[in-house]
Amino acid sequence: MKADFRALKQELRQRIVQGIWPPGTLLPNEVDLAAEFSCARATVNRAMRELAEEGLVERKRKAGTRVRQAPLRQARFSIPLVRQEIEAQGAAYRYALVRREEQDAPDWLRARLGLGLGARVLHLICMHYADGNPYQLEDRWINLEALPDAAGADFAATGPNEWLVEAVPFSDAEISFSALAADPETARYLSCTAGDALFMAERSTWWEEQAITYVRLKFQRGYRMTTRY
Amino acid sequence: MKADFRALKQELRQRIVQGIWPPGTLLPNEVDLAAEFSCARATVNRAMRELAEEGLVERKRKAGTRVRQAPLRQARFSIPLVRQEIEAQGAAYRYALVRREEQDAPDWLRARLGLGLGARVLHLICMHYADGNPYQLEDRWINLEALPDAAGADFAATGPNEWLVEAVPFSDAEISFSALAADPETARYLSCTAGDALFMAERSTWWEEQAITYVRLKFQRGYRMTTRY
DNA sequence: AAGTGGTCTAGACCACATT
DNA sequence: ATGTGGTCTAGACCACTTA
Repeated sequence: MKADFRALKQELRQRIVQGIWPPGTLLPNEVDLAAEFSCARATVNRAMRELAEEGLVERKRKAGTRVRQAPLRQARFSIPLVRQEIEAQGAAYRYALVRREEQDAPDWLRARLGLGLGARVLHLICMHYADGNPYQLEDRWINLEALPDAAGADFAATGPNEWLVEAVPFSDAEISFSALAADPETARYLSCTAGDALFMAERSTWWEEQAITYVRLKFQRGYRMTTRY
Repeated sequence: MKADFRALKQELRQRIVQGIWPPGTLLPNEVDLAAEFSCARATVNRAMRELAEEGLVERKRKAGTRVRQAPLRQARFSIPLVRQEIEAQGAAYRYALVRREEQDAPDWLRARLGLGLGARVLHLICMHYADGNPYQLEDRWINLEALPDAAGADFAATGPNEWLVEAVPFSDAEISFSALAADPETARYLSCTAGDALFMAERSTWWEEQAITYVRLKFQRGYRMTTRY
């Protein structure tokens, strides 16, 4: 029974999923599986390694490979740029800059991003529309110490998101999702009622240990973030 | 310069992140990189493959490997069992069954899960507490055709989640997150005010193409789901 | 002390997409 | 037709963990 690593992985997955190897089972070692499937150990290793990455099995040297008791449930979300998200739905994208202000970083922001006293930031409020309907309210703070160029950038035509991707393409981020009630101003922008439940994403971004930006994205009522796993 | 695949990956990542290889750049091919780093091509392949999985580069046969224009933003969330999530915070976990009813599946549920006319389901409402405080309201529907055993199970002591993990350990799922306003009954259970903005997760689960369960998880006010990427 | 997975090597063949 | 990544092989050595 010759097998490439995909077929092998699929076969092992079947044995686990269908209960032939129930949770807790110790799987045969790599050498034995290589013999059973007439392939090299490296091939078995690749298949098993990927199953481990997916959370289906747990591997330990000397202890061997076991089927996980509680399957590790993990989901992957892709986080597109708003423009792409909207255009992917076949809707027309429109952007508007609502407010733009250079100021001292408020205390909560300095704490969150680890900025020093008297740090200057650029505060932007922007709207993103899909087919003319409010889609997302973007409340963004950019660390001017890390990105002095931002002070000279005009965000009237292009959103800060796309500007930032150009300026700092690769970075580390912490993201979180929550629900919040719309305050009156947000409600006006998103054409909803004050107190409406909105989905919010927050993201803090760093590059080389230096804080770049913090943003709150408040979505239209009824927004859902979906994935499969 | 000898290198294991981790060191190699880190070095390549640095060149990308620091702008030595800006977005769009065509990277050297695997053979050349293997020569530069004095290692086997398989080692280069592993490093590059992982960078591709992370969305940093894009690989095509014959075309070579390029730095992605827009970094693929994707985040991974682990989806723990409520009990584990609560106990991981150092809080005491308590579970309570609120309601339990066997009934015909309502139309919206049949549509969502693809059930036939007259399908029977078990409807459960449960509460999960952390240190005595309401943490999560679980509104669950189980397809009795797929899991007849559920009818005989007593969910008074153990939550359906843990029972299901035993009965159907590995499955496919679709999950989505959204915000909703608390209805009066939900508000009573979660000790909040009707209309409060709550974070909700919904999950539909299948096993071998057959619908198993649909669940709505409404979280305490202020709940945040966080990750890094 | 011994068994397991983790990784590397050198070579090979193949599939694919571009030229 | 050609160059690139994708994968497999057979062998080797090592690192970690448990018995």
